[in-house]
Amino acid sequence: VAKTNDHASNEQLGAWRALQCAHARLLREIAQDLEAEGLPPLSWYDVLSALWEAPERRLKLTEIARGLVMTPSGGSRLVDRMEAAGVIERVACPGDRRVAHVRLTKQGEELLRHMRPVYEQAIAEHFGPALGDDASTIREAMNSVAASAR
Amino acid sequence: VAKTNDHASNEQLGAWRALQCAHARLLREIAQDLEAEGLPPLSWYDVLSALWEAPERRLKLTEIARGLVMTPSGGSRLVDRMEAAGVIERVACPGDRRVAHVRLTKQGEELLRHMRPVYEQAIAEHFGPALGDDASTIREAMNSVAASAR
DNA sequence: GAAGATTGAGGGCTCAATCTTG
DNA sequence: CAAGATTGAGCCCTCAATCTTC
Repeated sequence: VAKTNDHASNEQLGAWRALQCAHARLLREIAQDLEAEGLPPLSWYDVLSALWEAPERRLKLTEIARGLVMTPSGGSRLVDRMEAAGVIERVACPGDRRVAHVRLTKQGEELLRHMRPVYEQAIAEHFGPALGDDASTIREAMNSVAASAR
Repeated sequence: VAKTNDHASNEQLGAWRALQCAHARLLREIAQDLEAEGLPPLSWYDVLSALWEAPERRLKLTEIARGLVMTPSGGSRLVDRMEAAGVIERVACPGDRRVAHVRLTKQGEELLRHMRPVYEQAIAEHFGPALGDDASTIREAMNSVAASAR
């Protein structure tokens, strides 16, 4: 099918609009559920979780920023706040003194353990039912979008 | 299947993470494409577009805010800026003097005509290819998520 | 008193410029 | 000079309080 891509179909436009709305609402639900438990915002969970899955429980600052689709400066501010709270810490990178490594602290692991069930429960409650059997289809399509970005 | 929903499956979690990433990247692409053409941000397009599709080309302020999944105060600020630019205007609501109607101006229609092709081209380029044949599946699932929000 | 809208205060992100290290 | 990180300025949104109208 040699279809020209010079304008989006109505189905594509509708899918994007629906995605925008679903994302915004879901973000709000999760934020409310976390706050109701007296826990930090979602962005903190994303950082803690990324560090937990990383080798040595540490990541470069730019890797964190990229993972959250933020600019380096945004990542720096976020890490500032989390470090001030004692849940992560900046450590020197052996071999290249330009890069700042970020490492999970004991307190950070503890916080992650508190946040995880609330986070997962929120997903299960607000996202899961609407997905039905299409979860893997959605995941693959979204990964494809993310990968195709410049 | 009497499955308890007390925690999310890995597929659900993966789908949410992928959605987060895809949304953030897409938002950035569209924003860049608009800015490269010297056009206002995406939120302006969403407002103009919603007004265009509305009867009489007018909407209540709260309806605009809800459509963009914003708080009333956020909507008020956004409308402030757009009104200052002359693309929309607040008009009195006949019958209830509490509500502020927002109406598209001639300049607003003109701006919408300039933004639409750039917007649609961005969707077609950055979103369409990754969707493939699943556009309608995505759209329905996302609408379901949006509808199920409290 | 409740609903719609607005305003002040504050949080969190981006852009551009800067500093340091490679 | 390029790359990683940080900082100052500014934008945009939210929360809480307030005002008006029903």
